[in-house]
Amino acid sequence: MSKYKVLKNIQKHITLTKNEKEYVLTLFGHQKIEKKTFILKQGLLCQKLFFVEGGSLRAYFLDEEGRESTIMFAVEDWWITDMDSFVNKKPTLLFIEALESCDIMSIKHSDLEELFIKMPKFERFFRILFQNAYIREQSRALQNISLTTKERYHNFISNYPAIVEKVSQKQIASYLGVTPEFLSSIK
Amino acid sequence: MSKYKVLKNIQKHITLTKNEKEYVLTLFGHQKIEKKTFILKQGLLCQKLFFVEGGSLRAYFLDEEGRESTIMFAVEDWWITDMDSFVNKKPTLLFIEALESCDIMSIKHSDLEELFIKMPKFERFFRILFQNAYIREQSRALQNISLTTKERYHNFISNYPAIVEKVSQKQIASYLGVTPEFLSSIK
DNA sequence: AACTGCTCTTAAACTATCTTAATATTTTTT
DNA sequence: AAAAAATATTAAGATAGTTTAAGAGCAGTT
Repeated sequence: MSKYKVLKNIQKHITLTKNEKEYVLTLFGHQKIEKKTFILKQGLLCQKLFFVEGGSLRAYFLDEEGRESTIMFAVEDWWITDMDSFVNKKPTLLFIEALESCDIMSIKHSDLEELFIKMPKFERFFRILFQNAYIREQSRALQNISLTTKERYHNFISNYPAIVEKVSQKQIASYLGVTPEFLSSIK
Repeated sequence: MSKYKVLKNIQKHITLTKNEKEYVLTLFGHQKIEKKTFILKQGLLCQKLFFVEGGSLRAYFLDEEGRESTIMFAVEDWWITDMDSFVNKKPTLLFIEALESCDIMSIKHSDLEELFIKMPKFERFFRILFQNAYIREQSRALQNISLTTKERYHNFISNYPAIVEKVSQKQIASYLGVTPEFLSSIK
């Protein structure tokens, strides 16, 4: 029985033997980070895929005028990275910052490729992971273009109560794409 | 050498032997549909994943007030379905309509599952497909919350020139989440 | 050729959202 | 515990986007 939640997360979709679990863990690194530190900064190449064992993080875009747009939050048991930078090896536009102190597992791109080759069932695991991620993002895009800010705010707090507990209203506003002042006014 | 583009599309990411191609084709149906006909209607269960051999389609949400929000367009060589309905077997919110007469390949959910079991390399194919779809949708979500309508319009026409040729401005407006009148005014 | 329906454009009045700024409240640092 | 910094609220004036309506341009019928 491993102490790492990442193995349990993986076993939501595929099964692993004891030996397989041990092998998988050799490819992941474990890391603790402090609140307000970054695991990714705009301009760099995103080298790792992260899994949150504990704590919470936020991925956001910072534009020239200093405006932040939050792309995603990640709490315990979630995966996070800049997938476009990680997969396509292009400089990232994002910052990923710890909202509190975190326990993080991470895997390098080359080790993930090795995993796909040595254990093809991981193709299935990530197929399902990306399938769900795609469905969520498509739903977000639909809500962005079809609902009012008020409706989107209420959907957010009812869909992601675990996130709402950990983040500021300013950050929720930046996820919804409105100013904190406006979000405050519609409550 | 098959006449079906779907096999060439699949071979962008995995390789197939002659026998494998033949087997794959036994699981796909081929269908021609007329302009303005539907392959999916709001309220139904989405039973199939579609691939566009030729022609173009549009997936949109229609709300109670009669407003349309376009979720995606699909042109030749694209895959389209309501993934949430297809995967999670829930009633769809979407219509998918042919913008012109189309040649369509489709696979039922149970046959796709068979394909995953008999030919696990399809897990890899769809892992990559969903990975790219997720990256695109995340980028769309970021643009929706961080850019002006004018910027999003120009990004759209430069990113999807093949789509722009086939669709009306009204439909582009519904993809961007603004009224046709406003889109007309910013040009 | 006339009719119908649909798209596109323009404009005026209205509503949603932003900007700025001031104040209050909460959180973090010392 | 006090001081400093960040967040939240409120309000006034500005900008972005919608609504409604009317007319012009096209494509498909009849």
